[in-house]
Amino acid sequence: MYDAKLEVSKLLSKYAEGLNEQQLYDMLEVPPSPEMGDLALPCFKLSKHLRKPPVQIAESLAASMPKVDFIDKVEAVSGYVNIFLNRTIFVDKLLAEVLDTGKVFGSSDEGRGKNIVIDFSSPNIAKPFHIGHLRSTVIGNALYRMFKFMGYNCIGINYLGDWGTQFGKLIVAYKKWGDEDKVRKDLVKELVSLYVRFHEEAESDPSLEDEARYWFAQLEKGNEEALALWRWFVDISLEEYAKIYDVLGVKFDLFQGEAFFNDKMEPVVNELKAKGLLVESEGAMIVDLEDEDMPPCLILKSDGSTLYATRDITAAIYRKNTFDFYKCIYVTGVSQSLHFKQVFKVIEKMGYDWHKDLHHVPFGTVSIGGEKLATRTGKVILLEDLLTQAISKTAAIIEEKNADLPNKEEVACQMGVGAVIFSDLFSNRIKDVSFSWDEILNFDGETGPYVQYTHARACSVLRKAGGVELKAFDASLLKSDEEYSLAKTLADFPSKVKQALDELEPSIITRYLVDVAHDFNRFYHVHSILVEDEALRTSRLALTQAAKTVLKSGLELIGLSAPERV
RNA sequence: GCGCCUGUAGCUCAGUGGAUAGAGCGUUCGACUCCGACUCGAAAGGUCGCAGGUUCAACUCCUGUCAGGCGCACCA
Repeated sequence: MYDAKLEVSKLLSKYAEGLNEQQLYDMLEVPPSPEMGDLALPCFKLSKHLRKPPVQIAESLAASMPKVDFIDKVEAVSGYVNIFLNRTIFVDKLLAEVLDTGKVFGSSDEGRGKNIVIDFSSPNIAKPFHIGHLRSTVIGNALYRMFKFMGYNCIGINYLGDWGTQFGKLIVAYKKWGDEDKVRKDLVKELVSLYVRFHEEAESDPSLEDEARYWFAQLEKGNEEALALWRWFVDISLEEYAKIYDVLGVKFDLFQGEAFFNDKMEPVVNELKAKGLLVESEGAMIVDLEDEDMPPCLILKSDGSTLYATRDITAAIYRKNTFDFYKCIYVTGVSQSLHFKQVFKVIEKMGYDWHKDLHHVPFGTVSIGGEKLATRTGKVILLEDLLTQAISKTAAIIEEKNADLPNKEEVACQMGVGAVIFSDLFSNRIKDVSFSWDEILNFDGETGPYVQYTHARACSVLRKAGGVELKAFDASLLKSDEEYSLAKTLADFPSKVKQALDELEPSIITRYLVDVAHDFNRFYHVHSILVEDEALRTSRLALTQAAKTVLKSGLELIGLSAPERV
């Protein structure tokens, strides 16, 4: 891959006293405005060492630089050495590479032979899939695709919330008020209304709580009636979630919920005990983390039953043994930050050096009008409703603008869903989100449909051009600001993917796509692509093809479709 | 009370210690005989929460402080 910055730092290292290539590479930066060049070296740090004022250093450095083909101009401006690259060479190298590598442009094989476990989505069984679950799902999915792009072998695990006292409540409610046909018909909706009813009735009749505890205990003991009902609830829920995952284009390699670990926790508890980590406190068994400035990690309740942390520690060990992961990533809300810090610390204390490969990827909280989402009070927006609305709005726009589109429904779905995913991946994941119908259904500006539309527009031009041998392009014809700036942005793709992965932050790709779309649209607006002059046409088409390639790869990395016509 | 996170334009947000702090929405003005106008250009809009400190240089690092969010023992 052509890295202009690397070439420049190689060259500079011959003239900058006491600085090696790597140091110069790290010091080189992109000036705030293109009039100041493509790369700049601030000379302030050299001042002390060289005992000369920065302005003088910059000037003598600029003067000593020899004439080379890939640099057009070197200027010294108030302490900076500004470097202007040769546009033709830059564009030539970039286009040649993108045309040559195509959809693998920006990818690598750095992950070959390494397993990445990504624990994401993980909805609670018998509860509706609402917009609160969306974030884990789309962030996890984007990370999955990004790691895969870099050659890693990914294992996406849906760690379903399929165990816990709520099943005792649900069994009681179903036995008292449930109706099999109704459940078969309305699925999770009916399970939720049973759950809600349980809480309403329990207000006036506390004995219901005891019954629920009894039935959960039965479930844990393996009572067949309880187990059968539990399995049925799980199956119903999974069936419904499957539809949503299908619409979102999300796949898992494994559905392995909490229940899976029920019979695997005891050995881990024993191990904790054997390693002298387990101590009794207020009747419960804990791992004390006071020396780590953390509250204790609860392992067993005073009645001897297990807890969230017990299960997560068990699951981590199981995953390490099963997949020998290079990294294991948990995509959950920020409210679980302390929990994961404790769990990771306990694993470290158990003597497992792979604790450093465990990563919590937190994201901010979703609220509606300042209130938190809660299934119990009905304060939720179902993802299904959101997607339906987004799709029908897109369908209406297509009907208005492009009624002759052949596969309208499919495209409406791709763009409607795309809008929702894109908006969720647009800001840094740690930011809290206040849900608003207006905002999420507004497709103007920096949105998924904008990027998808731009991609389709590029496709349209290429289609119209017919089969052209793009590799015959002449980069010297692409020297305008708009063309060069688009090429520079496209060249950033590999480093953006890398950065997004380093920071486990999909929004870096999302924002980058907006930059690409914007640069392409400006280029498109200022320059005609399908011009008479064949050489010019071929060259601009090659640039269009490169933009299309990057847009498509980028969209797919964050889990969006890139339809050719919209 | 303690801990973590967040505070940047009216709103939603970008911003690897470096040059004049940037987008989108909204507002105002402008560009369609033209490859798809879900487009493009321009204007207006800022004490980067506040106060200290480090530095040649701070939105960025450190300390303090204020505001909001989240968490802090038997839920997950």
